[in-house]
Amino acid sequence: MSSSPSYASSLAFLLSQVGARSAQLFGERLARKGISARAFGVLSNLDAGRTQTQQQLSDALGIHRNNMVGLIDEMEAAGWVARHRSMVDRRAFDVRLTDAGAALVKAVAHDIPDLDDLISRTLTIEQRNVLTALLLQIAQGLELKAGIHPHLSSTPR
Amino acid sequence: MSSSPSYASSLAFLLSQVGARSAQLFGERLARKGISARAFGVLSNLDAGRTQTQQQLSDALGIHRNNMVGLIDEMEAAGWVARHRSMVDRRAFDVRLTDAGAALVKAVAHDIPDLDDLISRTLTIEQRNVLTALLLQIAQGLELKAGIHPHLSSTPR
DNA sequence: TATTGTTATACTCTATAACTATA
DNA sequence: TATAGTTATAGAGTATAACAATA
Repeated sequence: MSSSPSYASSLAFLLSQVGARSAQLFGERLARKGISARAFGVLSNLDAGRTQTQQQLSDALGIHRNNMVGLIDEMEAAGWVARHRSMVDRRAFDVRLTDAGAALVKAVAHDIPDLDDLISRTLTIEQRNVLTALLLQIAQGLELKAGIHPHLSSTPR
Repeated sequence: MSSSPSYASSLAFLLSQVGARSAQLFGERLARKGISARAFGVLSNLDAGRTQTQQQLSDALGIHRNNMVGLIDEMEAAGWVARHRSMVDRRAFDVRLTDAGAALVKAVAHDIPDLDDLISRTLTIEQRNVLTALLLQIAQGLELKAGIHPHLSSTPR
């Protein structure tokens, strides 16, 4: 006979546990479309805002610029983004979303409601709305930036 | 001017984002006590139940037995567990919690309410209780085992 | 001098396979 | 033949340091 650990019903652990599973499910959907979480982070960041240089992307997502090089290499090879020399700073590359990249972001976004349904299938609509509001409130309290995932960071701090 | 990505307020992303930050904060507290998340998983699993062999621990936590060897090595060196030859199967090692190991589990558990306060400092007591109940409901719906963290698994499935 | 992008090297973590001793 | 534990090797991912071009 064994009992559950005492921390099993703590907020810290529950959020971490449920969040990890959600991230796994999210990652599986992304993998089915042939894209990694990091690459999708770059893609959606470009989609949401203006064109950015590699350094700006690094700062925004918390990915080290050394690692950004290979990531953009792969994304450019996949045809999702294109590098263009910056007009204002000739050291920098502007990373621009291609039509294929924008289409991929749209395709992923289209799949998310289905994933949310899977995750919250034991909840009522009202409960889902309450949960979403509470999570947004916590995210704000923890000073998390909208749409920026902590695990994208190279440095684990 | 840039807007948030469309997925930023989805349950899948919010849970993943807030969960990742919670896991980071949890991990930092563990690190301050000199223990990794994996080692703590083993420790608390032993604390909650009966003595187990390395293979049983591997099955319970989803950590590959090859990796369990080094993990138990470190934990034994730290004085948290001890290996004893199983009486019923001389191939296997019973991994037993030492007094120091049990004390460490207790010390970590003692710190968790403070961490929960930090995470939910923008919530009322009622909101905290609602959130905890909703998360437990989701964890059940996703068939997560109490106290078992998905990220302990070696194989990312 | 400092910064952007890049490359090279080392280090860590994990996956796979094989070995031994028991069953 | 199968299983528990162990070890070795290779691969992926990351950190650190350095470099060339430009500011």
